[in-house]
Amino acid sequence: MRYWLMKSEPDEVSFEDVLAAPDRTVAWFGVRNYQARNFMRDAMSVGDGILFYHSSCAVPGVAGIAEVASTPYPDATQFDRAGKYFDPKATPEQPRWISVDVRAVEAGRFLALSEMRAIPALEDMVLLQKGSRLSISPVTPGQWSTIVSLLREGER
DNA sequence: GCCAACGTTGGC
DNA sequence: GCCAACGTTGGC
Repeated sequence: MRYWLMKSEPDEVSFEDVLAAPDRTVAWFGVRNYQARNFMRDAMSVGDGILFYHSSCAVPGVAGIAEVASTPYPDATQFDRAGKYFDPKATPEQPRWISVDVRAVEAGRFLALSEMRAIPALEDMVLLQKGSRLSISPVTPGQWSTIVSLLREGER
């Protein structure tokens, strides 16, 4: 059992969108970074914990808790010529990019990035390192429990 | 919109 | 294999 932070732009897929999806589950598509892909391919297991993070928005931060709900499979968007995630070098025989399914588990309150930066127990988070842009990053068990506790205090 | 930081591409 | 140029990310 491992823990992850996964960034999504809420204009594209918000945590609320996942909560509203059938079985509270969506495909995590559009990862086009090898390091992030390799985490999905090599290190994730079904049931791993996910901090669902909203990025590139007015107030970035952790919007909820989710879990890995599938093993990896080819990301369909790499084959869609008309889509922005199309990759001309990918073929169904030799896919480059993968998805996993993500299931929303619980919302809790919103934990803003600005608040996370002020918490000493979180200062080593990959997310908070200078220049860190990884869309999927590992979270330690200590960081996970700190954040889950904060999400559960003062439910929205 | 700005811009720092980082990743990728491609010429050599 | 180097590295300059370019593109992207993402907070502010």
